[in-house]
Amino acid sequence: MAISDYFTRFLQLRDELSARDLELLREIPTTVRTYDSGEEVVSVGAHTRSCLMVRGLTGRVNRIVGKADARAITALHVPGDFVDLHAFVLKKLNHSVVAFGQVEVEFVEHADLVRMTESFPHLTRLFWMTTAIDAAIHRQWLFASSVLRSSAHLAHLLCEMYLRMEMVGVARDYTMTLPLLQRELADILGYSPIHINRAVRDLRDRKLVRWQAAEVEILSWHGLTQLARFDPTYIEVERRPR
Amino acid sequence: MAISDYFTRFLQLRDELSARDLELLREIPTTVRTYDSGEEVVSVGAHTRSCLMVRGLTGRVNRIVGKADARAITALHVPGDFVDLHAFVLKKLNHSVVAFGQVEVEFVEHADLVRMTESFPHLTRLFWMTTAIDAAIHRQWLFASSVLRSSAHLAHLLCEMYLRMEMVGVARDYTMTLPLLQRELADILGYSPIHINRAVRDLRDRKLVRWQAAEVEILSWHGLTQLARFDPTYIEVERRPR
DNA sequence: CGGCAAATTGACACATCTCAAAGCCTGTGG
DNA sequence: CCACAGGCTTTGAGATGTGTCAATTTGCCG
Repeated sequence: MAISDYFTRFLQLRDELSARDLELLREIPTTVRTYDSGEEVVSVGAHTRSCLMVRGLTGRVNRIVGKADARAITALHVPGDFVDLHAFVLKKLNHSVVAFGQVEVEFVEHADLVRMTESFPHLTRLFWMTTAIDAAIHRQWLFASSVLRSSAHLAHLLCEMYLRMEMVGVARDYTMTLPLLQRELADILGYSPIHINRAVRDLRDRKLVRWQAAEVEILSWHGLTQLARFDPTYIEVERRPR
Repeated sequence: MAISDYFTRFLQLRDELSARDLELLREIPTTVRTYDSGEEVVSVGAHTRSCLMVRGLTGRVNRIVGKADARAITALHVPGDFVDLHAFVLKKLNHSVVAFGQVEVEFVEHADLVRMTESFPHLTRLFWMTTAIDAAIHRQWLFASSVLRSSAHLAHLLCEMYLRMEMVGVARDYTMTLPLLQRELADILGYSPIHINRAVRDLRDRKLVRWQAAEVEILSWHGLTQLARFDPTYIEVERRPR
């Protein structure tokens, strides 16, 4: 198999791909796998391949040393995201990646990525950019967790996830599927599950969202972005030569 | 001028550099500049060069759109850090970089980095790794801000900063210079300055640190790391072929 | 229908914020 | 050498945000 169209689209939103670039992307061999909800897609430790999301939602889970139940989810990944591409240069990860709902991923061998970096600098820079966008999202999460209170913080997450999903075409009409339990939202935003529940209720009461199990409908994009002070520039959507 | 030894050391802690690699690093031209406390080293927006820390401490500052005083500091940088190398692939930054205390940096032109990526894949991967380590630190900050309460959170920052400074040789004997006001610590950790003050007092009361203006002495590394549940693996110090 | 996990609610405890005031340090000018 | 001003640190008290515990309700699935 070859690298999925989602990732190609992700790159094309940020830079022009030459015919040669596209051909090279198609030549990278991949292995497809599916996972059920809760399964570990990538485990803690050393790796010789990285995975690319094709379908569903995954998250990076950091657990605390020694203490069983303390965990944080430090990133979420939608189709088109190169989930653990950073493992290509880090070699070893201190977090795992788990599936939220049914998930399909493609694995790319690091050996093939080394070959790419040896001969194709433009694609290399674009892959590098991919990990830099992840880092920009991390900074935005830090910013949000520092500046926003619970409802606004949750609203920020919804804005980001909708925009990211809409950009690659897995969400539209201000509606998305977000298969996260309130307990998992708590691990993402750093609140207790009960407080997440109150934040969800608050967004409902303000008529900003309709939220039924995993189905989220944004009733007022304007209201939600305003509450969250959401500024999407960090998602880096401009097409520029890189 | 050529790239500073601190950065070379930073890389050598993570991978072996060949004679050719070292030579190439020396050939990259740089421009040195110094800044006074509070000055903006890098501004928000597009850039054609990135900067490398030589002396002092800098931080990345995210400001909120429209609202004057809400700001967060999403990263700190010590000598050897390639502060905004991510701008090489992102092209545009949504944060600024400011100096904490007197600072000396070297600027590297992106044009020179492009040349490097065109011909020297090993160094390219190491530069890429540098930004991936930044991202790993971001994730650890997210984790800390999600899991730790104020004193432990502050302790975590101290552990990290000491270790990073000790590794490149600008701190030793469990003593470091950290020219941050309590207001700035507040922007880093997401608390109010008053609460930071109480956290500092708590660490003092527990006999974990002596802290006088910018001089921090860690009285019990063991106690501090235990309180912070500090696990340094994320700083990625193992030497591996990359 | 019953059973389970998740979502929801309420009450209270704890963490953190805000406002206000006092203390401390340092540089400056008399 | 002293007095003062300004910025930072420290402290206190009350308000708000968030966590914990316990119980109830809901929704799904066997």
